[in-house]
Amino acid sequence: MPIEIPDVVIDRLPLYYRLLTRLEAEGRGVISSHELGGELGVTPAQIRKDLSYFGRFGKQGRGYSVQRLAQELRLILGLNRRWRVVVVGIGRLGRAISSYPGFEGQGFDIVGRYDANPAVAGTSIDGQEIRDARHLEADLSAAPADIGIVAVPAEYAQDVVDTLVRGGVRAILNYTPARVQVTANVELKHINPVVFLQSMTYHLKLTARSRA
Amino acid sequence: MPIEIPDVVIDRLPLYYRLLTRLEAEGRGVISSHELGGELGVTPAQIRKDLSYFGRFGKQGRGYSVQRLAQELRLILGLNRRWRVVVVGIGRLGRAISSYPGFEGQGFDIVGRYDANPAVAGTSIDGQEIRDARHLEADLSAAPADIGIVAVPAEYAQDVVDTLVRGGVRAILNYTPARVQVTANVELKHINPVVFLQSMTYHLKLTARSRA
DNA sequence: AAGTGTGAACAAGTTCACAGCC
DNA sequence: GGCTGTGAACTTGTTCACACTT
Repeated sequence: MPIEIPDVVIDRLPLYYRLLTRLEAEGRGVISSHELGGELGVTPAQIRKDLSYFGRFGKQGRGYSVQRLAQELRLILGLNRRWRVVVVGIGRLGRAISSYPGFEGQGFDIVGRYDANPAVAGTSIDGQEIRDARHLEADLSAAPADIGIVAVPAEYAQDVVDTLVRGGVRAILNYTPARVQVTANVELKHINPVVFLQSMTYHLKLTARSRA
Repeated sequence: MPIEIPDVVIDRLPLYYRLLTRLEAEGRGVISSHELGGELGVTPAQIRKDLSYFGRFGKQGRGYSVQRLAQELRLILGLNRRWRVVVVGIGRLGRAISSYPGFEGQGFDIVGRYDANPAVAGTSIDGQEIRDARHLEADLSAAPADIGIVAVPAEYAQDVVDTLVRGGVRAILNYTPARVQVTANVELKHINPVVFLQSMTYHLKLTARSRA
């Protein structure tokens, strides 16, 4: 077994990757851990340590080749292929997610949109049909997806997640405030703006108002 | 100076709080750290330790009064008052955020919606006027807000954030993929679905497909 | 001279385990 | 008897500092 890589390291890699792709587009050739860290608010040692889990990508005295490092991160993160994503729940939020232009350029193809509301199912968005959520499991059997995005009302979240998992989806991004359960082999992340706001108000409460 | 409370503890409190309010609504009287932890996937020791930073809310041999603990968390997190929120950028995502019914019930009032697009500014959403983004700073001077939610195109994110900070906003939720800078006295959180997906694909890449 | 890669030192965060109280 | 609150032990994650490479 190779040494175990901390999850917190994995979570930082997309951050590095995003900056590197920008630098790559700008034609920047080489960058040091110090400069990378400066841009991202991370210490240079942290960046070197994080990268050292995966290999030796830098050159002493020079730094990292932007192009090489971006490519290595693509391989590490599995971004050298396309991923099939289904979105379940096409309300206002699901609609915004489905139409978000940032996914496609990063290799995430939305291959299915589902809603249980009969007034919504059968309609289209961006020229793509919204399928009745009843078809979800059968559709996944016929053409599997890798990732599911859940934007249904909270009370249906667990059901939808169970269906996705039965259908072979191995990663789920849950936009619902409900905490859902999955088996250990499925990746799960929650996005809940209220939770973010509530941890911010803790600090606001402590800070004196800076305005006159 | 009181002992410093780790940020990671603060980030868990809204989770505890959400479960407690549900239990409170169900009329549950008392709960042990063990049972709380079971629901949330957190160890009982962790919950007790986290809460012990703020006081002694439990009773030995019994557990925690659901009502008391929910109330204490409200006070700790600053949820015993209402918070004024402005949303900047009323595209598809900003619209979904503005209309999200989950904010109001948790004490977050959306008191302003702004967009720089002249075709959008002046129109209404849920009966609320969308103001031209040019008015943002002046409006904040006249009637301050506590929190800003940014859902503009990435290239305008830093400008909008600077305007919000000048206007006295002390916490910012950035839905933009751009990493923005703020002074140390301003709270900042990023929500970027692509970053979440990219750290999940790392794991997907490693896991063998479980389907036939 | 500059900057990586990394073991070692340090810091932070989690879990243990048990005294104390209900 | 059951469960909290909490120092102490442990584990995990971060930073230091320097040998080494270009």
